[in-house]
Amino acid sequence: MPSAPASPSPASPGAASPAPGASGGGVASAGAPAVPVSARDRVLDAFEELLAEQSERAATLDAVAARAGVSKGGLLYHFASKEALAAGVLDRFAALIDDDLAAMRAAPDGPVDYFLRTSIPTDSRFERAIVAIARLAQAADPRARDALASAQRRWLEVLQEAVGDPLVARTIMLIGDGMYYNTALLPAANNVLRDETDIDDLVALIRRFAGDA
Amino acid sequence: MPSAPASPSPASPGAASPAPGASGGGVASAGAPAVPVSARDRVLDAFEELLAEQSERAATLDAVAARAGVSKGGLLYHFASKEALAAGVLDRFAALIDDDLAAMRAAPDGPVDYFLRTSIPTDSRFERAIVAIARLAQAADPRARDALASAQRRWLEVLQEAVGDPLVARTIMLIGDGMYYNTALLPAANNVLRDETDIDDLVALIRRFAGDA
DNA sequence: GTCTATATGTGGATAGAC
DNA sequence: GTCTATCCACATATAGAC
Repeated sequence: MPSAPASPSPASPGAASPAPGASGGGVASAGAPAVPVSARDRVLDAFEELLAEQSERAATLDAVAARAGVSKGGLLYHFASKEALAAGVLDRFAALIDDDLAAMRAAPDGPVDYFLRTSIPTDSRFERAIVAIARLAQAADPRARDALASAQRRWLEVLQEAVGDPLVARTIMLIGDGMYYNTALLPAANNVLRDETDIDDLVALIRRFAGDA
Repeated sequence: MPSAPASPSPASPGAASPAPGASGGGVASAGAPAVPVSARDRVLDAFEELLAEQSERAATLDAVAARAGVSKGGLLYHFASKEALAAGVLDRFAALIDDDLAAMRAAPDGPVDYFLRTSIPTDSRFERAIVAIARLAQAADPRARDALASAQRRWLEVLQEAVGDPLVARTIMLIGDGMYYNTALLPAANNVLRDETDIDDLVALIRRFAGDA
């Protein structure tokens, strides 16, 4: 099984036991049988999931190891410390945000439309990473804060190019921030915007608003 | 701000020693000599400050006690557990949010103006409480999440009354949420909106926008 | 590369003196 | 009401076998 691209790190795809006690197990989220990801990636996924779905405190080495289907020692072979684990998710995020900005620039309905629609709560890998990093940022990790600040700056840049007026761009940015805040902090049912209709309406509203700014 | 009403809890304003080793010490933040607050309130202040200025992890019983100028044992006399400590800040918040909603309704320039202007980063007692509670919410405290959700619901109600259009109201809500998200997560210098001019412009923009909605 | 101990530190909470 | 001393749980990290 060719473990595919992008993933740096180890080799030996040989044995790889199925991982017993773990809940979520190893493979991706849904879809096809998919290629079994490396233990290293499973660990990062587990860490991200625990951060995003539970809390920073819940993401202990024990819990991460269990969810990834490895032992604590096994985990620490790949990531020598919790810091290293955080660095791992930040590294993956760096790639994701690059992709997102490219997609935003290339979006058929324009960056504003793209930005707003992808700010609505989903269960995408990207959103999970952002929420996870927001948790690290709340836990006073300066690298996580910088990563969020940098991402925000870059989104803002693209928005600014798209709408012209800097104030309108910043306002749209704040709306997106607000949506993430809702996702990250509130009980799921309480988001200010929920369904597709809401977001359609919002996009229409902003478009009108940005147009005559 | 006259400390005055709303505060339930103990009596005995009598002795209250000056608290030695503590850093920030006991009295309020600035202004007049002020009445020496009870140890109980100093503890809550310390807890809130550590949550808001640092992180949930930093707000240990040891750290809270030190900042409040009491021993750990002394702290635990007033709040038997960390849960109780959290409940304490949530209780105080309940009073603050009531006041804020009343002020919002009575604001001379209207609720929208009030809401947006008070969502900008300041160092008010109210904001500190919100950020502290946001930290607790991120740490998966369900009561904190509910408190935020409830506050949001009530703000939204007032906004809705003021602007008519529910979608516009929700959009304004999201902008306010975005500002808090910025305050709570990002390095201070990175807020999307910073100075008075920014907020003046934003208010003008939203007003135009809400007007012809 | 992965596992099972084990060492070490620290946070929350109790007991009981003053 | 406040303090000191102590207990216990648990999280990070190390050591070394397989």
